[in-house]
Amino acid sequence: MTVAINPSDSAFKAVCGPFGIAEVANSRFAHSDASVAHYAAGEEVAGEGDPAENYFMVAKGVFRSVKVTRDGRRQIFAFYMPGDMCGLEPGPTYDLTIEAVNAGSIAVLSRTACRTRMARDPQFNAAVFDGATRALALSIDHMTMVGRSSAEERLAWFLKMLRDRAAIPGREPPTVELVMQRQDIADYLGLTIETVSRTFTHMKERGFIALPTTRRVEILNPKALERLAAADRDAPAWDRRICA
Amino acid sequence: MTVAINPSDSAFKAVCGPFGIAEVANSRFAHSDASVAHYAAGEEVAGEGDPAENYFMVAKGVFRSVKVTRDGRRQIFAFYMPGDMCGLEPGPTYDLTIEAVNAGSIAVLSRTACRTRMARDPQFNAAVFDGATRALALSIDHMTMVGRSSAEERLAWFLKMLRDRAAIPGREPPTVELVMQRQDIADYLGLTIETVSRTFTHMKERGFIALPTTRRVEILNPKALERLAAADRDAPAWDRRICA
DNA sequence: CGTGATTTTGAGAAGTATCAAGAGGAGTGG
DNA sequence: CCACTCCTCTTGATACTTCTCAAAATCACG
Repeated sequence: MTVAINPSDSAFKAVCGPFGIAEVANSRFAHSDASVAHYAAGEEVAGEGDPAENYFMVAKGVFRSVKVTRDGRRQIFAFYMPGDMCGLEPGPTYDLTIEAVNAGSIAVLSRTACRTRMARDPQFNAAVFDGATRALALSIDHMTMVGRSSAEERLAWFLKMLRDRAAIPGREPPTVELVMQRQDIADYLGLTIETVSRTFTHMKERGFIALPTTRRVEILNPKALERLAAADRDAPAWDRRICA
Repeated sequence: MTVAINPSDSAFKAVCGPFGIAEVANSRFAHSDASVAHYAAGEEVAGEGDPAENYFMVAKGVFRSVKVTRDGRRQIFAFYMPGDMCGLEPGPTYDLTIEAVNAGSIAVLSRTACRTRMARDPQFNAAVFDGATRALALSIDHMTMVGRSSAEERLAWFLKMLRDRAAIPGREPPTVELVMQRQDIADYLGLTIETVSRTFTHMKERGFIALPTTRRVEILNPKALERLAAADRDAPAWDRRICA
């Protein structure tokens, strides 16, 4: 379901997220160029192989980009939170399927309109370009992690990312909501669901975290988690400042 | 070592690579905006943490982007061949170290000049933007592979990529030169050097490949290799057509 | 309060890493 | 041209992590 964009819309305002892409959202689009679409959990925004007609920017909720292979292996490439851009495929079709993890809404930016606009508006262009290169930076970290870390390090890294980007505000101990299910976490980290589960248990036993519910994690020992997560990394890409 | 760019230079012409980024290279730059630098094997083009002042485009040879972690783990993010762009970091500093794998040369494009130019020249902008999104597409495949495949599948995927992008022309059976050493392959595929070596041996024993020298691979059974490489994938990103 | 989906736990198998040693190649100097 | 050395690559034995298969426990929801 799609509605025309309206600059006073709260969903639209959420687009002006924490990542300096405000320019994109603040721009006034012609009605045909941009709109906001709402999705229920699990719904598909764009499918792998579909003609890549639009770029997207998350307004509300969490989205994921997925690649499912012929033999059923599944890799989640990224979780997108408000302010994040996705669908920046170079080819004529999407490389990834984009789906809603939970109920949310996403700004749909017509690709051709974006291109035209990028050609005319340097600010806008820089913002979209930063979206693309930022995705690249995230993917660098993601890959280093997937390629070189133990299960525990991967999960610690994941929890740290969630805490930095989406901690429930004003909570002590710091708490994050796991919007996605275990299978999603596993497919994001390149592990099996059983290993993810076991690793959660192990962290709980060691007193690093508490799991009041399966979908809620309290970070009891942030330093320990950080040490694990940073074992092979320094400043993570999601909080490195963007510059032009 | 750096020399001013010259459109009749053969190294410069090589930049107009097979990937539709010709526009970038064909553009006439002011002397201060672009130049070509030559590097010996192993030399560093840009270091992780250095101020990100330039974009690069490979003119000749092979380059690699590397991330080495505190505790010595090493991940190679990409190998860049003539026509490929690198250094597209969003932040104020490079996230990756860029090094020459063998002797080669690379076009250095001043970042600020690029930005200015991108603002004025839509063609140029589209080309650079495609460079960034194309890198993203490659990284999607790379990650799916690293996260979800066996050692044999990874190596098959790697060999297929080399064959598609850099096979020695007019050879039967199709032959590729391994410019990089085993450690580089291991760090690219997220494996250890021993596993890479064993997997080469195993493929040799099965008659899929021959290794006339350690650095040269003859692909005796392309179909078998392809089946392995494609076990979890379809058209690989490096030959998906780019469109605007 | 069932019923199906998700998550956890368990036992065993498989694949890759690790540690250690040996073989092969390239370059240097006698 | 050969011997020596260094470096890369290969091979071997073993250990460890993670995966796989199976079942039990928990959760979500009508």
